Amino acid sequence: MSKTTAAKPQRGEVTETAREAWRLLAPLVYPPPFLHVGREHDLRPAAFGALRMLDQPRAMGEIATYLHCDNSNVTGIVDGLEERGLVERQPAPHDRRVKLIALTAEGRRLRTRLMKAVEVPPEWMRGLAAEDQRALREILQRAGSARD
Amino acid sequence: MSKTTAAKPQRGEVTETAREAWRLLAPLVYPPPFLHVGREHDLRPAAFGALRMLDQPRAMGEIATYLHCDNSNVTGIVDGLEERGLVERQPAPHDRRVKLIALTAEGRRLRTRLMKAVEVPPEWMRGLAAEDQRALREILQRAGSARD
DNA sequence: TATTGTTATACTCTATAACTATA
DNA sequence: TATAGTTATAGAGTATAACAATA
Repeated sequence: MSKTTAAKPQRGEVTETAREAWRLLAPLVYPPPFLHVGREHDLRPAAFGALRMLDQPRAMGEIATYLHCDNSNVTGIVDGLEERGLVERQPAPHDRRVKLIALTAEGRRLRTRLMKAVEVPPEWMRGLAAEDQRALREILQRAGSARD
Repeated sequence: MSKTTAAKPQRGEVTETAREAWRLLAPLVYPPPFLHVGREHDLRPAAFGALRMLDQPRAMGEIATYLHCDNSNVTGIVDGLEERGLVERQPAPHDRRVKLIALTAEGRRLRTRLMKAVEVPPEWMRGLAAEDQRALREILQRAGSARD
């Protein structure tokens, strides 16, 4: 179990090919292109993230967990969204301590637009030949399913 | 030049294949894995970015431009790095208003470690079959060179 | 007694404006 | 007169602690 040297390639080993692929990929995906989508609509990353997870009404605490921040922050973030008429606080039927945050009609419209914008593949990917796009999709499918 | 409809596929068009590839790729690269590399060494994103561009001595203003922040911020960021003994301020020979920020020996050691850590491809890529890694590398080469 | 969300508060990060020393 | 870096200061983001309502 504790061999000092590894002569043969191993599962998950850092190959030179993977290293080079990563070196090529990083500048294509960083910084994240979706950041400016939020900025265009005056949504800070936290507010954008909150909107993103509001496909259905969520408790404040759920939002805090999703954003990896404290509950007390969510109060301010939701305040901002509420002032803009994008969300509203609703009482939770099963527990009167909990407040559910739900999109308004306007919030739903904006969220739909944002999600559409985020799903548009970046220029470098759109410019690939059709066969490269297909190959890339299949490789990423294998990468994603191997991770589960 | 201004046709109302586009019957044929165009350069840069959003194909369904590209859309799906992007949908698969995003969760693999976001959030950026290198964020925790900085955190492990108590380097906020800004300080990490500064260290990253200090492959050679740089003027404060150059660092500000690279970080997309104000000059006045760089003072504080460099202060922090200097207190930790990672960089030092040097006079610029050609212009006495300018201060050059240079890595110390310790700063050079840390930077080397950080850059090495950042270059390690993520698990999902290391786990790909060798032929997938090669195909991915070649596709990304074409994507990158087409963008130039 | 524990938990949800709020408030009060402090700390950090960043931006603007005034200042200095150079140019 | 303009520029590089600094300082002073204010605003936003996030964390902790104490609190009210509810479980």
